[in-house]
Amino acid sequence: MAREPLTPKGGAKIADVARAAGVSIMTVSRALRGVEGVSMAKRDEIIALARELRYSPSSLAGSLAAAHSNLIGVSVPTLDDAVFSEIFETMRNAFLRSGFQTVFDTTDYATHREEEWVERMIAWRPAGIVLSGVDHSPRTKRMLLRSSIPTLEIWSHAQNPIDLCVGIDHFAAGYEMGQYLTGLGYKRPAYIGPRAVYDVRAQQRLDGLKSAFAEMGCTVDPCIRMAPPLSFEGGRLGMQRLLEGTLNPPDVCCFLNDHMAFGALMECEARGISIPKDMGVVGFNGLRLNSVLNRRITTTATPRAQMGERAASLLIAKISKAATVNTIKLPVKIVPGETTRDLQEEISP
Amino acid sequence: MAREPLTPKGGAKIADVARAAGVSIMTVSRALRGVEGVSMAKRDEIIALARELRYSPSSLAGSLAAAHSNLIGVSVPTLDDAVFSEIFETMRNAFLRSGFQTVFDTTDYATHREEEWVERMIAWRPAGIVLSGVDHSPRTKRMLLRSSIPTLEIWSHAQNPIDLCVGIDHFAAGYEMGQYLTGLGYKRPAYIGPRAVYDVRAQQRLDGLKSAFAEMGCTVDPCIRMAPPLSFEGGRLGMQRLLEGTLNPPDVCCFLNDHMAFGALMECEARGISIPKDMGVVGFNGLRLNSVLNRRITTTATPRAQMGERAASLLIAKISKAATVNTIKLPVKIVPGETTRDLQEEISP
DNA sequence: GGAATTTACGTTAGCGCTAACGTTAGCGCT
DNA sequence: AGCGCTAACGTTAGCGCTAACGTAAATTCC
Repeated sequence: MAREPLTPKGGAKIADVARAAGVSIMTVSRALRGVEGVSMAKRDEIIALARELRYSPSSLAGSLAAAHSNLIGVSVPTLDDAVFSEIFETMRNAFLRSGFQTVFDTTDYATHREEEWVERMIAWRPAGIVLSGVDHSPRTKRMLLRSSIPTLEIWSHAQNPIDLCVGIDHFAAGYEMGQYLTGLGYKRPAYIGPRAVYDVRAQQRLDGLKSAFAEMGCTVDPCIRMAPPLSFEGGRLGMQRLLEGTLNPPDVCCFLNDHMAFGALMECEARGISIPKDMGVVGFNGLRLNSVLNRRITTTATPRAQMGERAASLLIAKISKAATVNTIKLPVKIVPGETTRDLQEEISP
Repeated sequence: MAREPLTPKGGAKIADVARAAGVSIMTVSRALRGVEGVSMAKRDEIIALARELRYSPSSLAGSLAAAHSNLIGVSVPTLDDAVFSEIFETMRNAFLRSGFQTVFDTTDYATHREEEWVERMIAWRPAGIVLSGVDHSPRTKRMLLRSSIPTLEIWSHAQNPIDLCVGIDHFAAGYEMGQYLTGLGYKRPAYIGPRAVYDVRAQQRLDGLKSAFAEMGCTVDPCIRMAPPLSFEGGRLGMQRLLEGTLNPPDVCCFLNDHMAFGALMECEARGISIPKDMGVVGFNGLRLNSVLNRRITTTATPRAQMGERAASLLIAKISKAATVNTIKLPVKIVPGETTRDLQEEISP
């Protein structure tokens, strides 16, 4: 391949600006970066000249020479789930405000994809890296640790994170919901969600749920494990399977998320099963969808925006070597809905 | 700031691998990149050695020296809308298969944010750039044009794109829906969507819709313009405004998207308004949500996955200077639902 | 069997920029 | 005048890597 200069159409380099301004390239570099050591007059002149010459700085060369970049890599399992798009959006804004550029990818819950992404990302020498969840391949952890790049795990709370961690305690969230449901008198819970290996956080919540029910001598059964995509259709399909697989349906059914719970509601509606009279339905996350339903799903609200905000602050603090803590655990909140018993009694006179 | 080497913890450089292997750095470079000119035996030896030394190549240095990077920048207005997350996901996968790394950002439908992003992106000298929609600031266009970076506009079909374009004809989509609705006998349509400046594509669809109705002597009125977020709640709120603002409700109401239409359905249900008997409800996009509803929304299905796939192929072709066309227009499909008249007659005997 | 290739390397010269450390002029102070 | 000090520059030496062009040996070809 012919070697053409990297700057498009042989565009202006810093040296061209320097020549035009009659100063050294260092003065131009300082002026354009806003670094002190240039008189105001010269600075403005250089900036105007650079614009005139349509000079576009090369982040490639700049980062290489400066030995650091302003990139922050963020990986999330999927964008399908509104949870991650909300967290991501908050973080991205926070990073931008601090002058960092976010580079982003999805991993489809596959640790090997995450591993490949981390490897590619490290090659760009980012200022920081954000991973979702706390289940990563050993090699991912090793690479990150050795790289000495500030790393933050978000969404789950980890006891011993790679570096930093901001998240919720999924076991506790499941446990709290379990207590709430047993408090309402439910005794035969079912669960519809993903396979354990697929989504470790979901499994932790299920474990918490089981634990709470176990204290009342109840087991969560059946636990139906679905293949992705775990959204509306998955919930509807799961409910179909549940109802067709048993003569003795549960008194409450918990789902991976609100979307699945909604799909299940539709299936129940079609079959003439009355919610919550015949069965309770419980989601997770407290998504937007819920706020427009005429019969709201009982769910657990997760502090997604707050999580993104806190995570960004913490990572930035670490990058500037000012971090005071390593982990932040955020609380979740049970949101009573109209798909479990209690409120039903209140609203039907 | 002290100047530490960029490679983390003074990690191995290509020279270290070369020294260990007893070859020149060029041989290492060739071996690791899979470029020919290295014997199989030596290649394997070098790769093993690099792994042993935990050598991590610097994309910064590599791209700078090679005068091109494997980055592709993608910007979408929002991730809130499943439309864009689907398109993005397909493209990302396609790019990855061809060895490109996707860098991504959201612009919140703000052209100035897009402009800033393009400027930052160009500084990284990416192999290609993907923008959503065809409404960009003059400066954005100028920068892109001058940069000579292959640029692709996705989602809308443009008559004269900056460079490449893959999308649907939004005016035609609106027009087709208009014809479909007039064919069903609707005469007093309303519309609930965003402000025109906010989302140009939506405005084009509305124009198409108006045009079709105009042919039958009907006007689309009222047109209710909402502020974001234009999702479930927006639809519900819009329907509230519509119903409270008139004594003579429309016979059919079209929405920006399926989510809004769904929110409106909930509002109607709460008010005892029967859909489609009292009013038709029409969405746009054919999202997943629709497939689980017991009464499906009439909508227009957009070929999102196909769009992402075709867009990626076209951009890659252009990058390797093998592009044969500049624009691809994809068809949309009206999806009859149960929220407009026709099917209702079929299903109720 | 000797010239013409081909294969497998090595050497050289940067890519475009910045950290670190000069250098110079100007200023206040004694 | 002579000293220290600072603001405003310039010079030097890379950052870590690759394109392009060597060069020597192995192979091919008529």
